[in-house]
Amino acid sequence: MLNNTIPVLDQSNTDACRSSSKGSTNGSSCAMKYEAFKVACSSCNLRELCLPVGLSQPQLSHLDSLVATRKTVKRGDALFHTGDAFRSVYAVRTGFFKTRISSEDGRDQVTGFQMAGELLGLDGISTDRHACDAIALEDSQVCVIPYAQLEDLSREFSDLQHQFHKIMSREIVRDHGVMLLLGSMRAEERLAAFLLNLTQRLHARGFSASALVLRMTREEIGSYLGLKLETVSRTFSKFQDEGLLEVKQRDIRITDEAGLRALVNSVRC
Amino acid sequence: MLNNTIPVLDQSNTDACRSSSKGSTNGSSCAMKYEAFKVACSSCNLRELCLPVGLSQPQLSHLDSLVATRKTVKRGDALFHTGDAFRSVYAVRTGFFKTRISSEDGRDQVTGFQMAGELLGLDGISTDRHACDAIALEDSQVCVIPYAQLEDLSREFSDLQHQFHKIMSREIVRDHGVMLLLGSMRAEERLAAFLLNLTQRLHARGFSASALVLRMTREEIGSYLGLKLETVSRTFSKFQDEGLLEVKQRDIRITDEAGLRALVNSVRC
DNA sequence: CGTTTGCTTGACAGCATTCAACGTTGGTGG
DNA sequence: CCACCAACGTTGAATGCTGTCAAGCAAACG
Repeated sequence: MLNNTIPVLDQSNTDACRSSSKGSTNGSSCAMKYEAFKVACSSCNLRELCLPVGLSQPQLSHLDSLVATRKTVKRGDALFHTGDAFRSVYAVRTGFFKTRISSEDGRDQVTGFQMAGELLGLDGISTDRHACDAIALEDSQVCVIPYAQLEDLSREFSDLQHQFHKIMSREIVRDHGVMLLLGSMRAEERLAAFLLNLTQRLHARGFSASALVLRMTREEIGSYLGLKLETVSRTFSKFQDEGLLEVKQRDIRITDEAGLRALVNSVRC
Repeated sequence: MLNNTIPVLDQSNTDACRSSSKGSTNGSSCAMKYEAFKVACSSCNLRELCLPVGLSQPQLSHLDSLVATRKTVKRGDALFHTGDAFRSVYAVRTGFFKTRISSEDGRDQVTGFQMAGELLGLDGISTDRHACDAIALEDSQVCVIPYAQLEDLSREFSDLQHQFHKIMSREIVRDHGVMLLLGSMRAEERLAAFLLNLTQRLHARGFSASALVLRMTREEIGSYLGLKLETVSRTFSKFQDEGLLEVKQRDIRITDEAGLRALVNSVRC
């Protein structure tokens, strides 16, 4: 339900540039390295997870000329804010983001967490202004995809057009899965589903399927899952007591994946 | 947050064919009538709410040839089911639908209610199979828009392409609003937001802004809002006691819209 | 006219929230 | 290098909102 069905990554050396789990390195050194390689979609090791999925080599080179600029966003900074003019969508290249919306009375809702290869900013198409804030949860870099040019190019290449539509549709399906989670699951089920979804996406990017470092706070997890931070913390502790996880602050090791999975798929006890 | 910002309908005789609130007429007589008028997008009185928004007359005639077939769906029947092959998107012409997803363990979540001019089936693009069930809540008729042809045509006309993207983006923004509702609002706030959203959309279609007939059961409202049907019922009663609404089963009259609006925008009491 | 489906209401229970205190970690500056 | 501070995380106790279970009523349908 929460699962993004993302094609498996071409594993050619994806570990080359990856921020350490200690968070001590900042993103810029990584960015420099990529720039040195003159990175383009056609040679990006994320291309099997990102917009270029399924494009031919000539199509890729057109896309390369479109995705000419990159942007570095420091941890805690916004890639865009609600109300900003919408000009581009963004592909996460390195790092990690959250998107959130705010109601007039100040309540926030985290609407998603985005990692490498995932697109940000699709909400902006509907009104020409962004409808959420996108905040970097660690030093990050994104590819800037000017939207007008993306529309132009996808009128030329039906493969690109179709892939873009698939990505938007996938976001809709994902959102519906989150609605199911928020509308009908209990705290334990929500957190279990969340962890399984995260590890599945990380695994598709070449990371371990059983160990992960959370890039977000308990409060951010809680906002996404419709829970208070105390409930998130308590549920982590409960999972640890039950032998499902090992929790050390933001370092999580899944010790009983089947147990987690059973939680998600079980009706009320 | 829940509000779809939909342009106001051109009011030329939109009341001509409208199923009675008693539900005693079936949709087919209505359908016949429309067929007699040889309905096309270019002459449809929903065109300012639907896919054709902003298209020129020549573009509209192209769209007319694409949207050649219509389909009648009886109350309770499905327009499509989860897993069905995806070939078309559908525009609601008359009637009312719900979409729902089911988890493996049998839990359902209503993900939306669709009325005239709104599109159904966008979820299917991502995997070439529909990802939800679309169920008619009253006898309904939809325009069938073959998706492959829609892609073809929107490569020719950037206006159509852009409008289609806007519609998908608007669905994403709407979903995020529902997440906010499910994640952070209490029962009263959820129901108030739901009613305001419904009346706003109905009003854009020429109906009263203060009276409405619910096409869905308390259970379906509850599923959409992440509440049990008893809670929905109790909250309706509470609103009535407080003088916000007059509730007679599915007939609702809003007697204090400002009061409802205040509920949605107020932080916790 | 009887049956089914949907709606309302009451009593009670349970899960998540709230409020509060304390512990941990990482960064900063003396 | 260490002390301090701020942000984050954990845990306990009590409250309350919503769910659960149950009964009765109303409306719709054949």
